[in-house]
Amino acid sequence: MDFKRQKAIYIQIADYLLENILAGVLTKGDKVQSVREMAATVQVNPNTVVRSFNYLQDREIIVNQRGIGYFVADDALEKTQALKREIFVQQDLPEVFKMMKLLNMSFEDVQNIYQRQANGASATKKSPD
Amino acid sequence: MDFKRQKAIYIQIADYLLENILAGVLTKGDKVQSVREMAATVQVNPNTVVRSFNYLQDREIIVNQRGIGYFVADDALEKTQALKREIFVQQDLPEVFKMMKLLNMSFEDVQNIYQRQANGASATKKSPD
Amino acid sequence: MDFKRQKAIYIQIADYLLENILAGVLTKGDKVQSVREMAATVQVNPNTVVRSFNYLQDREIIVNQRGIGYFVADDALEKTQALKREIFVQQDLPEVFKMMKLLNMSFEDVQNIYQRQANGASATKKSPD
Amino acid sequence: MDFKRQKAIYIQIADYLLENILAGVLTKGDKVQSVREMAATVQVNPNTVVRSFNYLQDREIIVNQRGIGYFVADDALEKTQALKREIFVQQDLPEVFKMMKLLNMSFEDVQNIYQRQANGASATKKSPD
DNA sequence: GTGGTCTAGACCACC
DNA sequence: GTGGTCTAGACCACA
Repeated sequence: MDFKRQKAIYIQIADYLLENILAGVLTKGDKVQSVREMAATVQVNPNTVVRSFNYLQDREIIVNQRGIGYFVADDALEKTQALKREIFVQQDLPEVFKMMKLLNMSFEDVQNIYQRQANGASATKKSPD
Repeated sequence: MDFKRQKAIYIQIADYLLENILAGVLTKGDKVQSVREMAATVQVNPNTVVRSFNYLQDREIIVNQRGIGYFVADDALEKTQALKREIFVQQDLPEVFKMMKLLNMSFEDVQNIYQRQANGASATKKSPD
Repeated sequence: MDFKRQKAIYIQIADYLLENILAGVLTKGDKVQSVREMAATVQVNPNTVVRSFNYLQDREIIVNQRGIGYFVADDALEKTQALKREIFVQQDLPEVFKMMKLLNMSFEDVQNIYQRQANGASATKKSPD
Repeated sequence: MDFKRQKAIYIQIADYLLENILAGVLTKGDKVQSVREMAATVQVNPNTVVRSFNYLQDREIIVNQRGIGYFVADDALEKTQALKREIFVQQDLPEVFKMMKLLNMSFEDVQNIYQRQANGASATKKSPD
């Protein structure tokens, strides 16, 4: 797992788990990796993982069973969808629409970019003209 | 001007100017508000405004005429478009596509949200050519 | 039996037994549930129950008859009352008085809350002699 | 400031601030001690103070002005009262009522204890009979 | 084994 | 100056 410099690592770890929940990889009741395991997996200090887990526990996405570990909460999927969708629709999309307007781009343009990026996920470009 | 907690204030001020350039409100040769004026306008420490201006000057969007003030550079519009478009296409849009997939949203859904948000704000246009 | 997150589970189990002693449900000489039974009843690891019993045995509330099980000690009621009363008067009540003051609540307010909570649960009594 | 062993220090620091808010010592808009100041004052590691402040910020009791410090939120008093009152009425008081019943104590008894503790806050006892 | 907390010290971005 | 983050290492309570 490689981290971006701009975002806090503990947030990126939390987001990684949230994405796994959204994608159905983690479902309710599943045990989450232990703090030490996760720390070893992603190569960070255990304290940083603790912080991620606290972050998710505060939001009731995961729950702690004392002495045993963390587990995905029953309504984690719903909570996560609500959380992410809220941010996406209320914050991210308005920004996008604004940029589209400022850059004079249409939905068609955006869809074309999507097509281009979908093909050759690793390749950077594909000349359409 | 109300600032978002997540982004540095000096970046938000710079973005505000960049958007004005993209929108044609500020065009080449225009004088930019003085540091003190701007600081008073947006209610921040003048040092923060200085930082914004340095940021834009580094990218040659604005230029300093010593003792007079900052002015919008001749090719500011082109530079700004290139800068913003790069970030938008290479960083922002991929994130958006990813979120759409995770949230099971189609382009159609996004367009509907756009329509809904357009009512209530200023009307917008999109022309692909 | 549902456990609170804030208190150690083994303490909560011990408290449960102590309350039964105070309420007269368990009296001197009574046999206490076996570790395995208790563990099955309250859905915890047997080790946790062992810990509860050790806790009570240390305080001479219950005694172990090897190979047979645990039994309520002869002076369990007195010991329990002394123990609980000490904690209640010296630690719990001062906290309560402090909170009442900070929240601007009078004894009358508290009694009203008591009345309200009494309806809906089991009826209680209070006799000062 | 002397800390109790049972509760996490960062919680005790947070509670200390909450009590000051309830008591009117800290009111909306007041600047909170900086992390480093507070750490020096209460003799703990700055990280521990950071944790306290995060805890309070999550609950919107204090707000951060970037690069300047933390300030008491506008509705801090209301939030704090709601928070503390909820816990007191829903969790603490029921426990108290339960203990009173188990220990056969009346409200009159409790009020007597209050009187005794009120006189001679430092002295431990005052023989009433 | 599990997580929870605390310390010490460092580096960074921001105002 | 401010807070935010991360690391390293330690100790503890709990199951």
